Amino acid sequence: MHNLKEIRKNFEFFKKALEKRSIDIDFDKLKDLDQKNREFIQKKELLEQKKKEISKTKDKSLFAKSKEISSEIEKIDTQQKSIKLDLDKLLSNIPNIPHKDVPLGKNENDNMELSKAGKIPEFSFNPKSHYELGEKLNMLDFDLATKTTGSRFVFVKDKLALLERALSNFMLDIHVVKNGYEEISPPLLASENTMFGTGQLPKFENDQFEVKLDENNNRKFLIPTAEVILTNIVKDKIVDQKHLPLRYVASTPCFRKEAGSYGKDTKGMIRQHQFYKVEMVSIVEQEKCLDELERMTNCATGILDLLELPYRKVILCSGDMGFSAEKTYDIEVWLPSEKRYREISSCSSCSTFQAIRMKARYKNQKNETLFLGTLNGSGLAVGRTLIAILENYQQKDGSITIPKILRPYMNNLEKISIN
RNA sequence: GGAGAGGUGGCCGAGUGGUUGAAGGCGCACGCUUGGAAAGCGUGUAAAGGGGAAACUCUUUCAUGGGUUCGAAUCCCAUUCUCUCCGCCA
Repeated sequence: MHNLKEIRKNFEFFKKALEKRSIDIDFDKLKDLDQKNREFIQKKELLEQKKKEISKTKDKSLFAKSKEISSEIEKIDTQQKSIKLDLDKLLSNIPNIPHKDVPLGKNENDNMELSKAGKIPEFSFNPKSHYELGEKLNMLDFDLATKTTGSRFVFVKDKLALLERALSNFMLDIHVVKNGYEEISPPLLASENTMFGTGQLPKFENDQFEVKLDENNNRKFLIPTAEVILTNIVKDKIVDQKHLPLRYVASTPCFRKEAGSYGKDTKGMIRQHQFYKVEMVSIVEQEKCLDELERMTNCATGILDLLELPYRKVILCSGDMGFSAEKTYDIEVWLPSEKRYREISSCSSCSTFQAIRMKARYKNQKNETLFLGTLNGSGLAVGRTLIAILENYQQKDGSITIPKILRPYMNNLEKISIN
């Protein structure tokens, strides 16, 4: 969310910057509501001051007058509150402003490749897709998931279940020991307010799984990413600067409705309603956001380097970035069956956008209270890493060689083959 | 699920109707002291919103929302969260 004062000051800048995101926001309405809101506040404050003076005098002859003022205040207050509500609604639906480094563009086609790494494997045979491989091994079972649950779910079994678990453990170890993140095992449900804090609500409610916990109206949602719950650790807090940066990592299931992607990636486990992801979150001073973004992205690519998987780094264009992001790098891994790169990690700086929503602040050395910067990045999406290993490490006979670095996590197993 | 206790500033904690935005402590900042540090001493230190170029000033805020009152952190009601005991349970 943006600071209204800033918008007021740099009205044209905001208007222009948000045009880059190819969404339309009624800025004239915003301006109008803001102005009305302030007028009502001024009226109200004047009356409140009068009332206060009367009560200080303790003069009984003035008490009736004070009562009159009270009822007048109430009238104005009702109007002001309703205007404020509309204003907040409008404001909370405005996305973050793209950083000036971000390339201009409409959609994913305008994203820019920045670098490539790793060696793309060559096969003497036609490489199979991960779901062909997994089903043949009898270790990925989509039909079973359809029976017990429905589409876009999967049973991961046997050695692939072990691989999935190994991947989580391996990634967590690297991020904790080498990259300095604190490991968290968080709740998988988030309150409505928490979902608002990171920007999933109110605009993207359609993508969330809501869970009915009780009959009250305390809404709860399954987290679509651990970013939600990890970032909100600093919600409503004023952190001492000496505790910064805060870096958290968690491996959690993520739940998404994928409402807007009917017919997309329907085969295999590329796009599921539920998947594991190792997520990194950093909380930093606002001016350190971009440095931290580079660092975080390197933490993500570091995992791919260790797994010896080929990938490329992409910077998202203004039109393809997420709601809360000011700048985003996607890391895409090579999938031999598709002969192209697919997203396996996304690292974003959200500047103070989420912090303003969450009221997450810190005190600097001048004793000023400032909003924090928040960042999040996958390190990595476990499900898709599993896919990448299946496809890139497949052998002619359908067996899968296990990357060396993972073997200690898998009882020194070297190869997954049909039983 | 039953019974009780409680939610006050960055943190801890006092405060039961009238300059209380709120004692005291911790923390933090600055200064003095010191060869340097620690200790000690002194000063300062809430947030949000409005007005103002600024200095500054006004309003609101003691979990949240209502109510009583000229006036509420303080009294009443509802909601919510936390803690303790009992019950049930992985």
